[in-house]
Amino acid sequence: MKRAIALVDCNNFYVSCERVFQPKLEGKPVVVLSNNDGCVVSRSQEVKDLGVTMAAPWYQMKALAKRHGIVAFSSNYALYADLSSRVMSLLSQFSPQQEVYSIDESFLDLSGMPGSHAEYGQLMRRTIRQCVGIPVCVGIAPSKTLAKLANHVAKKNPQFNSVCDFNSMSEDELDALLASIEVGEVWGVGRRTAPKLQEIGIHSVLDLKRSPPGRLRARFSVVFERIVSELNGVACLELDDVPHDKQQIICSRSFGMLTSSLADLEQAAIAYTTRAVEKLRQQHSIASALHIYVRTNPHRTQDAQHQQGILVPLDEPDDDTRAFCKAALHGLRQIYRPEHAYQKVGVMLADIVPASERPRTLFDDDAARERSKSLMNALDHINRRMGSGTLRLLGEGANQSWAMRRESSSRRYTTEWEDLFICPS
DNA sequence: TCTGGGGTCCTAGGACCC
DNA sequence: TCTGGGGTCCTAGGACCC
Repeated sequence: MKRAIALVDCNNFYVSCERVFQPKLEGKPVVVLSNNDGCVVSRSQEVKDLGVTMAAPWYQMKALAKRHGIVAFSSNYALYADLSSRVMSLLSQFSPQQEVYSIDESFLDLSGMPGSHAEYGQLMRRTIRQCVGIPVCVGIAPSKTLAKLANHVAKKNPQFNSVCDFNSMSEDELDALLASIEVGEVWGVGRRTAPKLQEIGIHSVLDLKRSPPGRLRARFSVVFERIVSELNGVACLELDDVPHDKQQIICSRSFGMLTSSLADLEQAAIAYTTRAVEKLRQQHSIASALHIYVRTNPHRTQDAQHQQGILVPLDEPDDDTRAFCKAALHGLRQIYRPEHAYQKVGVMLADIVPASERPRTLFDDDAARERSKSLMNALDHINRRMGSGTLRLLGEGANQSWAMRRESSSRRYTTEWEDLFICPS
């Protein structure tokens, strides 16, 4: 029996989320910007057609935007995350095996399902469009890497009507199609490797499919052996239907303005550490080290640059925000140089293990451990109930002058009562 | 003036051990 | 002339993804 893996991918996801609540933007050029309104991270088809690339700096395209009436939104992750979970939950009803791969993509195992898989894909499309309002494309193939390509084909070629099933094609038909796609479109072949492949005569996906895996492995890495197998229809990547615990948890952000103030950096460090440790507790893990780093703006070449990080080990693996904040401040004071204007501070939790594997030591203070646990539980409970950041450490600061800019955010239509969408009648 | 954030995997090289 | 060899662990950095 041939495996059938479907990849369902939302079209221009963030832009599509905004359009759900502002349908008048259908057919208009729309972008969604990254934090600080820095880069373009989601583009409508109209904007792609204008030649705007992914991650283009927004300030550089203000003139183009004005000329074509491009509508720009700041990122509204509360909205995107909520619509994503609705899409994923609907999709879960179409297969017993689902891997939620990212905020806007999901793999589904359709192996052994009777009937036309392409028609089944159309049903998924209609359902999601009708229930959530988001347009999606579906690619179906015997491996994940091919399913990704099938999805690409479905998006680019209107004659497929947004669903492309490689399994329903003959070998020759498929190879002809693969010969027409550039090798850089393959999942795992990035902008660095694509030119190197072209140097050795591999231009199309078909070229890559027919390459001797051993040669690629020697030149690049084992990853390529796997990619070639996957292109030949041999599934090497299993469907991961249980989400793994994160092995590292990062929280970092650029400031709304450059700052040389240690007080600002300390506030940000505490705020980001607090967020990271919340995520750590959410997955019921503990960590025993914190890496903190600072960075000046690398684009300002006229400024003296400083980029440094430091790993601060904890006395013992922990999940108490206070222990990590102490470590973060300790690390920050060692790497901070007052003569620089910093753009960013970030923290990363490392050496993460499940809380159930906490080692027992001779010096365990069980009472203190219990107090810490109760405090963190109360903190998380209140913040979940009353909104993130309701209760926080004083060190985060009340007036966060370094906080990021978000000048044109839409409302949190689906997750906040005061932002609820009321249909104009 | 203004250039994102959060993750994973792989490799190379050094330290260390026997 | 000629300076062991193999294994493991850790870290930094690159590449990639969304």
